[in-house]
Amino acid sequence: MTVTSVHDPSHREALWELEDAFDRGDLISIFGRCTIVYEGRAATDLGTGDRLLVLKPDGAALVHTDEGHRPVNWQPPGSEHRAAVREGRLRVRSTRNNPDETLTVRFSDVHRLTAMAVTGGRDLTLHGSEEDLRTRILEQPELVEPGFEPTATERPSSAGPMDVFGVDADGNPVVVELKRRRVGPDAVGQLARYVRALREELGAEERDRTVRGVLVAPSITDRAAERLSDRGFDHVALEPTAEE
Amino acid sequence: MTVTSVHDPSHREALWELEDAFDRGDLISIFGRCTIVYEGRAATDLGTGDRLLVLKPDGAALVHTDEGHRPVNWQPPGSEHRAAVREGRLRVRSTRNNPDETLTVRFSDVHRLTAMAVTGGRDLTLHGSEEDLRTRILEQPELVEPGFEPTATERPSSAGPMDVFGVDADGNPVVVELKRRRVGPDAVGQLARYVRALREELGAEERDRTVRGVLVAPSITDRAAERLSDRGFDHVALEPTAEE
DNA sequence: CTATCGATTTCGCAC
DNA sequence: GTGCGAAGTCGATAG
Repeated sequence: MTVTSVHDPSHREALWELEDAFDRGDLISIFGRCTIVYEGRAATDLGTGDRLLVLKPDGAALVHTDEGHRPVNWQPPGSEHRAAVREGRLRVRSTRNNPDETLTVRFSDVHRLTAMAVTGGRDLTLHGSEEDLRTRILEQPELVEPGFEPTATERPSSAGPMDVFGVDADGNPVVVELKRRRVGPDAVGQLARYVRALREELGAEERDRTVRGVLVAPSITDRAAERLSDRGFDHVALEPTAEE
Repeated sequence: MTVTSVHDPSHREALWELEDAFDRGDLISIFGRCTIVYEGRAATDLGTGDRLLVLKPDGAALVHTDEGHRPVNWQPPGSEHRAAVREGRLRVRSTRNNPDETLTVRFSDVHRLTAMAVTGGRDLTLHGSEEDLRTRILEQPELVEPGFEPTATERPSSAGPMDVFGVDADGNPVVVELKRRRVGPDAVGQLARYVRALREELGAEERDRTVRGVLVAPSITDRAAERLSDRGFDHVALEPTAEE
């Protein structure tokens, strides 16, 4: 069978199972009572409690409590898991370099250890991303405004690549910044950087007011709208995918 | 015992165990072969594969493969889990409103279902955050520069609250933006917004060049340094916690 | 509720 | 490796 599981093992039994599972490259879950110490980019301490520890063969480690989407402690992929029994207790330690980080889980009780061989089945297809929004605009440029013609995507500039670049009906250059969801002031700043870079690039013959900025997003906060208006930019309300 | 676990249950047995675990408010882990459909802010499809499904009593749902720190699919806390057997197969569905989102996991095989009652033990203490950096500066303002005197934290402005506000040795107002790690151009934009808001606020008598901007961060990218210098702002290299 | 911003953000891609 | 920006970001706090 591809799944092994032990109930209330001794700390030594748990260690053996764990090392076997490491060797097999299994996905591992451990229910147990433990304390946790993390030291790296930041540092945390977590006292005794019942938790779920997940160990992945790619080096990822996750500690979950009964609450929350995100693990209370973790270690990213690329870390190295090691297990040992110290003072009669199972200790699992996951370390990585650059930055140097260590996650240490000390068990007082191991309730259930389960391991399963898992490969493949990771090919997720996602719809509704910013890239979908870009595709939609390239296929129907008039959604931005009548007469708009995209000429490039990811056009380079000194401020970084612009999402979409093109010309309007009057031949003015247009910088388009895309956001898949409602935006705040930061997105306006981003657009402004690109517009400014392009204005400097185009130089004297095509002066400031010819380069336009357009923010394409489903909606926009008041403060962002204000900053957008200050800069003389436009907002076009558009979602990544058409409503059905 | 606080942990229940079943091995290779029938789909109906799995359903019973799952419903019992829901009733008890357990933290649940299911190893099994399944397909996954998500529909909400975006939409995803994931074909058949072996995965770990974690269901929490607060409504969070996580689907993990053998790779990565983040779940391949998930549902945030506050969702509602429901289980059923459809066409002889266990189906777990987690839904929430605002936004409307649904995660559906259809099992072809349930290898191992484990559930544990978990409460408490969630009081994490963390060190090395931006707040620690602020505390450090308030205790030793000379780390920013000789003669600097902080007068407020989270000082409100039309652009939002400033991390630290104060005056320099010459009596000039200083806006300080804190970052716990290396920063890019976005942080300069954030600082610039605060400085601009303060300049407008102070009005005519204390004109532009009197309001200073200081970015406190361990380090800074070249592009960010350039933008900082364009604006006439300063960078102070400082970490959230003192080196030991 | 919405808006804003931090985060051990993670993740992916380009240079 | 670093830099940059997206993400179904999440999460916490203030209004």
